[in-house]
Parts: sequence; structure tokens; C-alpha cells
Amino acid sequence: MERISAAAAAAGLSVKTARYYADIGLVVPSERSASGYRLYSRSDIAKLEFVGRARRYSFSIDQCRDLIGLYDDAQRPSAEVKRITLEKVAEIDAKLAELGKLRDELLHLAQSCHGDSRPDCPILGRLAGEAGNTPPAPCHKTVTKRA
Amino acid sequence: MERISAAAAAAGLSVKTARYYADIGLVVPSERSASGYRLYSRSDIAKLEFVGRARRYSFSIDQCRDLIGLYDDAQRPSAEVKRITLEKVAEIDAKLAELGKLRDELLHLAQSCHGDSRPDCPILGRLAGEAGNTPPAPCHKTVTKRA
DNA sequence: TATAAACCTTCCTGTGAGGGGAAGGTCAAG
DNA sequence: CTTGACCTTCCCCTCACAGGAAGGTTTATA
Repeated sequence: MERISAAAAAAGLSVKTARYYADIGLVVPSERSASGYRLYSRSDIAKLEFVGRARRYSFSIDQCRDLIGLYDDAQRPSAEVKRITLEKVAEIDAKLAELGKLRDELLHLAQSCHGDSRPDCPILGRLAGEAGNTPPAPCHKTVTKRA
Repeated sequence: MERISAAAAAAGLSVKTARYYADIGLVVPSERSASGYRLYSRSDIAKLEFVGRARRYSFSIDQCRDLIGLYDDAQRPSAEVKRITLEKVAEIDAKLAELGKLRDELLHLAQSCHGDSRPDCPILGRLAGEAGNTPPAPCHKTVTKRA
């Protein structure tokens, strides 16, 4: 039975985060000491680690709740876990598409700006609603290399 | 001089959003009616549109504040605007890299899961901290086509 | 044994960018 | 004169915590 700072450290989380997870009922330590200290069992700490990892994989707290439920349920069908994971992948894909489009448009704007000390600036012109020549066609063949 | 709902509609924003921008001093309507109604001039509405567009380009409110300042300043050097824009592009690139890595790892996990009704699931195993075979190498050559 | 340091507790506030809704004032049409 | 569509301010909610205050507990040291 570890106290909160040891448990959080073991799971790679901050004390604040561990306390928060306890408050919202995500990972509730199985015991309290006589003086009211939260006491984390080995299994509690494993759950903290689990959630920490899932959060780093960008699962939301609600999704973590689902995953912990499945993790706790020895009878869970793996299909459910796979479904949630693929859902997350789709989410990320949508975000990637949106951000990629944004990036391309902004870069296009920046490239069309001479960027000197003259006040004339096509970026502001565009933001101000000027027509601009051809709204950067969704040319997503050239993807900037990531990492 | 338009009242807030007409102004917001013209700029493609919600009334709440327009009011918020006024509250935080981002786009303050130039007049108030005798009864206290916010009254937006043509130029105020243009600024609302400007900010709306910049927000859609994922500029933060603070960045919008900078951009509006430059937009208002007829003497601004376009270099400053270009700098902010390229800064934003770099920000987005970082986000894209991070999300791309996440996506690849999650997809790798999902693909290694048979996804049937059996309880055995490598995704949960991995989240629970099992070693797993080779943490998905940062193979960023195959990027999912966006859009 | 006294005390200081290092823990722990609960409670409150703040973040970004607004959304939802209550209570109440204003304005045009019927 | 009343209805309904506007408008105002005010306050609480979101998400996933972080920061800090006030006060209790435990442990190490002088």
C-alpha cells in the first residue's frame, strides 16, 4: 500500500492527476489510512499506469473509463476494445485531415507574402476577405514529412 | 449600425461569440444605443469577419489580437504578419507529427488484435504495460491520405 | 522530546473559448 | 395593450487538470 505521491510517481503521473482520477471515480484507491491518506494497492497503481498510458495515447477520460471497464472485465470481448481503438484512429485521421488543410492554406498565404517592411500584405488581405487567387486547391498529394 | 444578432450573422458567428469578443476587448462595437444595445458599424462587422476567419484558421484569440492590431495599423510591416503565420504553420506541423505518431501506434495495436468475442486482447495487454513486440517503429513513410 | 521538513487532506480559483439559460429591459407589429 | 422577438447582465458548465491556501500527519533529526 503506497501513499499518493509514491503511487503517482510509480505511474508517471502528478499527485494532482492521481487525486483527480480518484475524485472523478476513475481510479479510486482501495483503502484509506486511519488519518485519511489514500492508500494505493499494487493493482490500483497498475490501473493508474494503464490510464496514464491511455491518456498519452490521447484517449479521453471517458474513453479511459470504458477501457478500464473492459480491462477489469475478464470476460470482455476483444472486439469492443478494437472498436474503441479504431474509433480513436478515425478521430485522429479527421483531425489530421483538417490540420493538414489548414497548414497548406497558411503556408500558401505566407509564401505569397513578400514579408518585408512594406505595409502591403496579402495574408491580411485574405483574412479581411479579399478574393485572392484560387483558394489553395485541396492538393493533398504533397504531405510534409512528419517527425 | 447593426444590432448584435445581425452583425454576428453577417460575420458567421454566434451572438454569444460576438458578445464574448466585445467583453474581452477583441472586437468592441463602436457604439451603444440609448437603451444599451451594442451597435456594430460596417467596419466592426468586417473585424468580426476577420477574426472569425482567423479563428477558423486556428489562430488563438491572442494571435487574433495581434493580427487585428496589424490589420488596424496601416503602417504595419508585412514581415510581422508573415512571422506570425509561419509560427502558426510550425505549430501545426508539430501537432501533425505528434498525432501522426499516435495514429500509427494505435493502428498497429488495432491490427494486432483479432477483435472477436474472446477476452484475449493485445491492445489492453499493451495498455497494461506488456512488452509487446517492437514498439511500432517511427515508420512515417506511409502517411494516410488526408481529405 | 521538541521541532522542522516533508507529507497528506479538502477547498477554491483559473485555464480557452465560448455555450446554456435565468431574470429582466426594449422595440415593432397586430 | 399585449405578444413575441430582440437585447442586457449575471452566473454556472465544459475538459483535464495546475496552483495555492489552510490545516492535519508522519518522519527524521538535534
